[in-house]
Amino acid sequence: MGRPAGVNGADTMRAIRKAAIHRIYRFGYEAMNLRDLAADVNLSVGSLYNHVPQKQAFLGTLLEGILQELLLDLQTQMAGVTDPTQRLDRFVRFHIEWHTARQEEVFIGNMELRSLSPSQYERVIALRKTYEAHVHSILRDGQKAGQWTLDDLRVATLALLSLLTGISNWYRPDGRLSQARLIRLYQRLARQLLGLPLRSTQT
Amino acid sequence: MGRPAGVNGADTMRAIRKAAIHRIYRFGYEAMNLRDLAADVNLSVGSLYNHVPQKQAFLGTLLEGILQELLLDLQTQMAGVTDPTQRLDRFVRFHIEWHTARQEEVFIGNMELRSLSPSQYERVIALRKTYEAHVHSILRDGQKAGQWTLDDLRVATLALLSLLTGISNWYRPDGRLSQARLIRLYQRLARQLLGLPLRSTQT
Amino acid sequence: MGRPAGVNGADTMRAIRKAAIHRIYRFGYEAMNLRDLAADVNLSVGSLYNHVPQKQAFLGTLLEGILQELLLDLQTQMAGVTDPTQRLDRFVRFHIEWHTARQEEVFIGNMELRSLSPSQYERVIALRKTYEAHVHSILRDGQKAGQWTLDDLRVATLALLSLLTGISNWYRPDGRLSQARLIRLYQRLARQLLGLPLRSTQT
Amino acid sequence: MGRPAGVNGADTMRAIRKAAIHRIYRFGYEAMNLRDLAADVNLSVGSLYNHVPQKQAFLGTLLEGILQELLLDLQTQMAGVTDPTQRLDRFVRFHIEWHTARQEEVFIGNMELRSLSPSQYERVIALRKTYEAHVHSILRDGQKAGQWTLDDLRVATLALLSLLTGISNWYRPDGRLSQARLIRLYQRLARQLLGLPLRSTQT
DNA sequence: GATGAATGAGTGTTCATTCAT
DNA sequence: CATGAATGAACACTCATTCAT
Repeated sequence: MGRPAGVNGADTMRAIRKAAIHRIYRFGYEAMNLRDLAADVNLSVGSLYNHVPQKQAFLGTLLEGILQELLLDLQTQMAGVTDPTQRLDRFVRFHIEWHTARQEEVFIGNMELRSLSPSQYERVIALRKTYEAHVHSILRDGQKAGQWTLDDLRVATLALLSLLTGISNWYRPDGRLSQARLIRLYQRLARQLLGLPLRSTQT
Repeated sequence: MGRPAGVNGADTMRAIRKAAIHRIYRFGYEAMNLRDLAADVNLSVGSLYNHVPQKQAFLGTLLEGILQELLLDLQTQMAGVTDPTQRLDRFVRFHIEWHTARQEEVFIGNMELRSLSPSQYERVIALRKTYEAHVHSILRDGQKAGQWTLDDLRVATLALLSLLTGISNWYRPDGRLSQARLIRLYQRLARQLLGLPLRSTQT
Repeated sequence: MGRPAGVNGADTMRAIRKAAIHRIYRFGYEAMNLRDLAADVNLSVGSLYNHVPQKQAFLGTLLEGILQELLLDLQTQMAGVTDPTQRLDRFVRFHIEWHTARQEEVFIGNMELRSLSPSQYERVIALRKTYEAHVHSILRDGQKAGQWTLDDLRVATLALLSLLTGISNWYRPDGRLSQARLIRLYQRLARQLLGLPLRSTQT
Repeated sequence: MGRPAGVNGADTMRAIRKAAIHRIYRFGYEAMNLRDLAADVNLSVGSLYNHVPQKQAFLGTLLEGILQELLLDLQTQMAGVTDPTQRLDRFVRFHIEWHTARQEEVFIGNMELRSLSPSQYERVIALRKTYEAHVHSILRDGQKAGQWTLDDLRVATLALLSLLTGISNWYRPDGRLSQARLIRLYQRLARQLLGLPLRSTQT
């Protein structure tokens, strides 16, 4: 019954997170039961509790972790770009890359907010607001720079995000469209949404 | 303890549907339990089963009913308009009106698909596809008529729907924006998304 | 699966209380599990929860109920007696009768206090204090009336109660001593404890 | 991670016993879990098992150890006294001293008998009987010597023990009564219980 | 129709215990 | 000796569902 040879806590934890994300993606948090999750990583339920002390808390750390990674990657990817239009293009690329590469994480990050406890919810929402604020700043700067004219900055921000995030509802990695083409199509759609004259500056 | 005075089967059913939609909206289908639902309409669990024979089947008829109503209203509202740009404007108005007036229904119609049984899922998805097809036809007709030029018709369809449906994620009836202004803003955003020169034709 | 013929909620509840008292008496509250308790009354665990919504709360109501009954019976039995020595005799009789007839209830009422939640504990302790106060008043009145002389009234109260309650630790209904003889022996011991000259006044 | 500096097996064992007694006193044996016990002595559960091979066996040795110490101390304290009344006084003093100084041990020694396995139970009960037999011999010898007259020797033995042991249910070291006064009060109560004319012979 | 009482399969969680490191 | 990770049996409690009344 003791610890099997060659077993390492951090690896197990990673496997659990991955399996959990997959299960929540497919069935939802409520419908994921810890017995099945344990089986996914070849553990008994009891052992799972060495790593996941509470189902509810686990969801919180899962979503928080996803959003923190998203924000970290965002900063890395957006570093060094200053021109608003270029920032827009770069952001569209980043967002689509992340949302297609990490489709499951993104999906549950949007869907399972209502399963969070109030305090978890607040923390996660704060991170989402930070992401939103980044988009908002791009649109505001472009507006100031006269690169586009928007009736309502806040609505435009939410509209752009809805436009892009919607991809995760239908995108299939093995589908008709290559990721590269998808990005180009949406860069154009995003520019048009803001009323920008075309003539693309590849980023 | 027979039927209380002044109670009517159809009324009870309506109350149950309404309460169920609200509970599913707030907590999700899995997290809704029939004891609480029964309590919402002042019924015991046993009595609820006179109206709702199965939780799972109930979800199916609920979502199907919502989508059928949506499609019915769509046909009514779109009747008589032929010019693609006008159809676009009209559709945006219709979609937003429905999605703000029936926010809870729309939300669960998008969120709870994964809780459906396979056969229920198929039926509901077929209805959604019909809705999508309607949008697709508008974009296709406008493209043919030379009113806009789209790189990828299917992507544009999904993009437009994401753009509009996203509203239900943040719209609050008592919020800053009137429904009328929201519609005008999104009519403009939709036109721009398709690359249409502005100059609005109110519908 | 539905309700069997001839089943009545109040009867079931009584049976559960009785079975629970017996199990707690033999094994303690912590060691009583609800599956076994359900089996004792020919119920499934699920059904038990129609009557016992929470194990912890159940213990509280159980102990509270026992003490309330004890106090009620005390008042009935002590009514009409005024002379302190006679009250002492009557109390000894009452206490022993109750503690031998309801041995299990009394035992758990003394043993399981630490398993109570803080608020339950307070309520039960208050009832015990009321019982104690009754004994205290007997000793005080006898002291005032010059029927006995005690160094420390409070210690004498606790001592008398310990003396009598200890019986429940060894008394067996089928043992060597009849209840009547037990009462007579303890009435004498109680009188001597208080330093009373003998010569019994039967009550 | 070998043995930390300055740590000694016997010390650890003592710490574990002390922590266990405290936990059992407060919550009961069933409610004490080994993780918490380990934490009390800054050990992991795994390490605890180097000292405590089995929870059940541990309880047995714990209680047996307590009673053996009690009996040992009893013999030491009672040595050399022969007059029954003096033995009574000495015993009362000893019992109270032990039961107030070692309140937690005494309490669990009385309460947790039912958590013992049958064979453990037998061993512990045998030790208790030895203690009881000592008291019995005092009362019997005093009876023979004509120092008191008891209706029922066995009942008197149990009554005296209940009287004295009850102290552990309410005694608080920081309470109103000094230990010395407590002893004097109970020496008098014990004498009266046996029907002894007063006139104390301090021991 | 409405109700209270029943059921059984499940759910999250705990815990004594084991053992490779 | 100490530890972290494993196990499996148990536990309190939930819930969709059924049915005599």
